[in-house]
Amino acid sequence: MTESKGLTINDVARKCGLSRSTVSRVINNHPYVAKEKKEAVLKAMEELGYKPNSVAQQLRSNKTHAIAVLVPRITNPFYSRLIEKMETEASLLGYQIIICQTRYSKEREVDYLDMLRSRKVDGVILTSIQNDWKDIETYLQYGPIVMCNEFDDQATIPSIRVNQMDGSYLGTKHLIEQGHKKIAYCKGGTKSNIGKKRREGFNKALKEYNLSSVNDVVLTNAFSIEDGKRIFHELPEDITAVFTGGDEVAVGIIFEARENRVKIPEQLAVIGFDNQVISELINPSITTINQPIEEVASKTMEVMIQKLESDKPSNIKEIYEFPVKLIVRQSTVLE
Amino acid sequence: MTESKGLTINDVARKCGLSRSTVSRVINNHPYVAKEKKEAVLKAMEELGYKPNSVAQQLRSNKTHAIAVLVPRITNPFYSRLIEKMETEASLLGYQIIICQTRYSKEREVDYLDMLRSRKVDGVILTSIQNDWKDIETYLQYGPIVMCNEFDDQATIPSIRVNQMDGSYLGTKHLIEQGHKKIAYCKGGTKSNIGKKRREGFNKALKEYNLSSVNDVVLTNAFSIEDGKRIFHELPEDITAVFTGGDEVAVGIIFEARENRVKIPEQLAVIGFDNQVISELINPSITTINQPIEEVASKTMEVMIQKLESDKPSNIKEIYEFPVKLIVRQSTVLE
DNA sequence: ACATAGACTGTAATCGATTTCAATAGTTTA
DNA sequence: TAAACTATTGAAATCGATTACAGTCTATGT
Repeated sequence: MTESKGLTINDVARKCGLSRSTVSRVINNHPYVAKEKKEAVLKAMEELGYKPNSVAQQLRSNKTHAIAVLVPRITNPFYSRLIEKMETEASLLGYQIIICQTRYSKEREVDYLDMLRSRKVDGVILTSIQNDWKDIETYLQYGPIVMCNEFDDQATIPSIRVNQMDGSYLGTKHLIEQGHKKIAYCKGGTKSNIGKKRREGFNKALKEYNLSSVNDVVLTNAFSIEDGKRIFHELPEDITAVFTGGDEVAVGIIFEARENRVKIPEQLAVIGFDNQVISELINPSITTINQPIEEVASKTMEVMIQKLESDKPSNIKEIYEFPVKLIVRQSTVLE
Repeated sequence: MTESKGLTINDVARKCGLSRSTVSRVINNHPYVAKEKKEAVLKAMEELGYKPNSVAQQLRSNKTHAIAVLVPRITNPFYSRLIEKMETEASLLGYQIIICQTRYSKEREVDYLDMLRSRKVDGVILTSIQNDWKDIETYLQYGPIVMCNEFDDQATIPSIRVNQMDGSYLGTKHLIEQGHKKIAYCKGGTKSNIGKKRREGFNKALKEYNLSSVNDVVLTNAFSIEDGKRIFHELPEDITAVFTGGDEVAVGIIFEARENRVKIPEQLAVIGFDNQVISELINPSITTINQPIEEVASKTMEVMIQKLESDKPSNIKEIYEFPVKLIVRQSTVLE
């Protein structure tokens, strides 16, 4: 077997009797290389099976062509869809993405941001925030940071997201139009801005129908299917509908309702968020809010790479907001 | 704002009036650095906010501490669970993982393997194979390759996987014990070795009960929920059970059965594979085969990093096979 | 008192590329 | 015919670290 460990540009230069500058010029397609020499170099590279050491190239160019993507957990379908599309786009444009799971930890978020400081990556995409903006801001001097999905009003960086307020507004309005007057509201628990906007939309719909005063049932820590199961049991008797804030929670509630012979939507209407695959498959299928995840992911990557390739300042606030759509299914409407 | 772009070890050396070797020694915790100088260096680093450029370190050490993980698609829950655990383990041991989606393309697989040649990563983990082993083998000279889940009998590298044959054997046996005699078999379509082993297990069970002759219904291209919906309509009349090879396919079949008022399991028993979250939530819940995904992922990362840190040869065949478990649910048993 | 080991520290080479600069040869223009 | 280009090449500096080597100084042993 050929022992081709650690072939360098010097080996190529030696093989074809030229200097390494010339070899480098051929690699980088520079003008002013005689045709015959160029061919000699290409032949030598071919024969040796040489490929440039990209770490050395990274050092010279001060570019890694790697982007860190921070997500809470990749098994959450919302985030894995974001990442799938981001990776596809990045790969097309010659970039790699490095997966970073914060698992909701401030420390891990900072550790991953430090990759910007140590130049392991050229940029960072945040899909959630654990630390205060002022702490994250200090990393801006090392490279661009772009926010996707999550955002912060004070942040002076690009933010690509959907209109969360509209989502919860449309969902809540739909519930009210189905005749519901007492609607429980589920929220996460982190000090997320998404949550804030969603709450605004919820309140806006209630206000429009003069229902604000009678609605004050808020369930917290609503993230997972398990949380949904728990929440089902925490619902007061007089509640007829639940805004869950996530399809997982909705699934949990529906599952537990089935176990307890509570009819959905007759006895309890449930609305999800995200339009995840499962929302269409479960019985009853779940009314939910669709977010154009792939578009958001594409745009995010586009903005990031544009920032990387034009050396413009990275602390400019740009907002790209995508529209959401209400998807009506069985969990909120009688047949 | 502090303009701390591009601080190098030289800046630190200058700041504390020492040579960069001494600074480097402090960074790397070498012995033989006078206590006072060490403190001076630490103070200078602290004050400047210096962090070593890891690309330079990578060049010197010829190690990137990055591992490429090739998966078909990250949105497939099986792969996202693998990746979640791998990333967690890698991160704990100081490694980053780079996500590579082959989307079942030979070319993309080769492109990603080339990251080993250009030293962008220290090692590659394959969770599926698109190319022939002899083509992949040539990359072994550039760094370790470890196979996880998928495998190849000729491959002389570590392989971490579950006992696929046992999985289909247990599942099929279970169906037979429920009284089924004509069982349809779904398979992917790629020349996967997993598929081969599964088929062996299926046949083994049939043979044990002398049912081999009456069973020859094979449905191909069974991967997704959509495939499951299609396959439901392709099933011959006399079939009473389906071995789907994947929970997605099972979900599709169940969904379509519901639409067509076919009772499961009374008129058709369905068995999945993977024990995905959805298999427990759908109605009827799906009997399936559980694979210890997290254990497989952990072991894979452990083996990879061990290979990276001990400079032992990478072309040694080691097999770690984990057991599977039958999970009986509603889709195969009458109440 | 002198050899020797131990504790430090700095100089310079090195990792593998890219790029500036200078040198040379061959053309073209004034 | 000299000046001014253009095309081509290589030597050497550079990116930002680590480390082999050599040198200095101090302490210990005989």
